[in-house]
Amino acid sequence: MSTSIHQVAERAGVSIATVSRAFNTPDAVHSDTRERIAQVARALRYAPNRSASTLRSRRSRTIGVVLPTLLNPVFAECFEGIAQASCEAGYAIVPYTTEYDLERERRAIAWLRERSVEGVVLTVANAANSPLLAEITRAKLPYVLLYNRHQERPCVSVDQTAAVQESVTYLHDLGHTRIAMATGSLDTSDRAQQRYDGYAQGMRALGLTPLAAAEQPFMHANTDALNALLLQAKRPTALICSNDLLAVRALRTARTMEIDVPRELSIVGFDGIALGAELTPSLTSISQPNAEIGRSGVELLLAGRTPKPRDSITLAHALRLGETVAARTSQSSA
Amino acid sequence: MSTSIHQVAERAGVSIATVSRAFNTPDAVHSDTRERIAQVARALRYAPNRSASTLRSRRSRTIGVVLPTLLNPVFAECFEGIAQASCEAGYAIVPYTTEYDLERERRAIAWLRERSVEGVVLTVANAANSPLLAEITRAKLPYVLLYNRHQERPCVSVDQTAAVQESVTYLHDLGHTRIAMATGSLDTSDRAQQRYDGYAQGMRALGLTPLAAAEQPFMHANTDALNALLLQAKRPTALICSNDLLAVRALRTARTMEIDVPRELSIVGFDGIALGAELTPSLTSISQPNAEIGRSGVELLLAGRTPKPRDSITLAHALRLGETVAARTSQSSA
DNA sequence: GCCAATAATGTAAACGTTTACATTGTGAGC
DNA sequence: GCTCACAATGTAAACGTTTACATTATTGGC
Repeated sequence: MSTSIHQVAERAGVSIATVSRAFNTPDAVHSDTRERIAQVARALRYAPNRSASTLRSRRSRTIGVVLPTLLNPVFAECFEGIAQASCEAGYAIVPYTTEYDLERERRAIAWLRERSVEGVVLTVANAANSPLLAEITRAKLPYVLLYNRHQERPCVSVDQTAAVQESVTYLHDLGHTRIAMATGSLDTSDRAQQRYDGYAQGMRALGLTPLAAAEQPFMHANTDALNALLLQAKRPTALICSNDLLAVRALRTARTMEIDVPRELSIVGFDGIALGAELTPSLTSISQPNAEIGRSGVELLLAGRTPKPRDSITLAHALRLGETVAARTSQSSA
Repeated sequence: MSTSIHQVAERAGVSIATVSRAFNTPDAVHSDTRERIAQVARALRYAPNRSASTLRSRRSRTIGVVLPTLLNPVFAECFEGIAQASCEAGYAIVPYTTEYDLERERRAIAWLRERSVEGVVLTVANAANSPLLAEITRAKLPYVLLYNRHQERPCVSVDQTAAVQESVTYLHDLGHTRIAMATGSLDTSDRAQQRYDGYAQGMRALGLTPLAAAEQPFMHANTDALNALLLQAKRPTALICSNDLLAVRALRTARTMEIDVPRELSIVGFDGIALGAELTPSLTSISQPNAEIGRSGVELLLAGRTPKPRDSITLAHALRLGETVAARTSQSSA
């Protein structure tokens, strides 16, 4: 049986209250006593029982983490940041992945409440109509949104709209004018929507007409829309993808259609997953500081008072240059 | 304040014991009563307090999950399997990543003990000398190793040695004789070692002399050893990599050296990460059922009695054919 | 119609902490 | 030397469950 505070107290010749204080409010106990307790605790390999502590103090020192999936490296990278930050703060994590499934998202709240998390960092498909977010708000549980960007919510994200807009300008500077965008499902994902907005604004700012997004409904989607886009006579010479996984798929689609990247088609991804830089050709991508997003989210959540919309943090994005983008050449024009 | 069992009991006109039973041993309470309690509980949005339950029953319904990193998709895929299986069993997870750092591995045990996990599923660098594994054994904590393969430990894995051996044969059948292997750090990782053994055995079985492994010490390693290997006059025509991330890097190295894959060099990875199939060229890889490994590990752990070495499970691997392997041609010979 | 077995519920004592409050000892200020 | 403040510690009551044990119907066998 594992050792309890009583045995430490006895061996150290003090009451259990003093042992408890030695751990939680060290200044409240005499340094000699503290030292003695520390020694006994070490000798007995005493680890305070978290459940008892939580039960009595009503502080679980646990936060919920709800992400769509860990299979997308963006979220894996983010998760590592979250885990590291919360570990440093002595907080444990209750992870939950929704797999973009509304039913699972709905079930998350019970899972989290039951484990009495003190707060939640989460990414939802759409902040405007997320059942989970509604429940969290209703339960008055402190939370921070990651990646989602919403005026009336505390968020940690990059300015996705501006980021995509910049990349449009970048491509335009390289001579591209027929620039298209591939996204996930627009009405499911607010992020995809905001990224597309950046594209549209960027195009208009340059006096160009934005094209409709080539939407690919699901994660392992067919690439019909993209195929159609690239089959046109006057096909685009540059393609911005709303995430890196889509960009990888676009790379493959182009190869299948015998379109050379980047000579005939430039591709820009979004997310800046580490693996992108290792690919051949290496992916040009609007990179987000994923681990930092997770870390900041946790820090904001644990900062003290409940995070408010005005506490939202916008982190810096950067265009990570790779080998999938080239200046427009004569070949680019079909 | 969240609602407690007392309020449910009062509203349902029963004692708290009955409410408790209604949740934990439904058969022990009358169906009418059970129904009434269920209704009240729903109305009051009652969720039993896990800490109190754990404290009293000494069952935390929580398992520890220790993996090297989630940045390698192998482990992310595995983690999803773990999460799903434990969620279904009503178990929460305490995740911990070691980042291949011994100090972090050492700290894991305290982290887990403090949260009173009932068991652990884990992957260690080397099962033969892992401080964490030693501590877990010492604490008599039930555990299951994932990916690690060890006679005297309960493990869930594929037969890596056989898998690599088969891939050697496969390449040989395609005409390759100069087959090399790239690995991570051999004396750090027992998995890399076992995979290399499979290579060596495979070569000898074919009457060929195994080459020394091109070792790449760390995750973001330099590719010096690989470069040297490929710079030789009679360079290999096929390369087996001990994991997919290495294979991706090898792909890049080859491109840098203007060696065409697969015409001049065939590449086989190990792990079967989902992304590999999306790459261009798509990665030929010895694929493991990663989610299944995680899932089986959890199921074994929660099966009842403490898992024993003889409970170890070997899952099926498969050579996932991709575009990085071709039959040996005249060009293959330098 | 009585007894024993069984089903359904209640009572109350844990589980291992934290923490308000009480107690003691010590030195400073007068 | 008497108070007062303060530091250090102790006492004991929670926190919200589970569960051994006790109690009270209910049923069936005789």
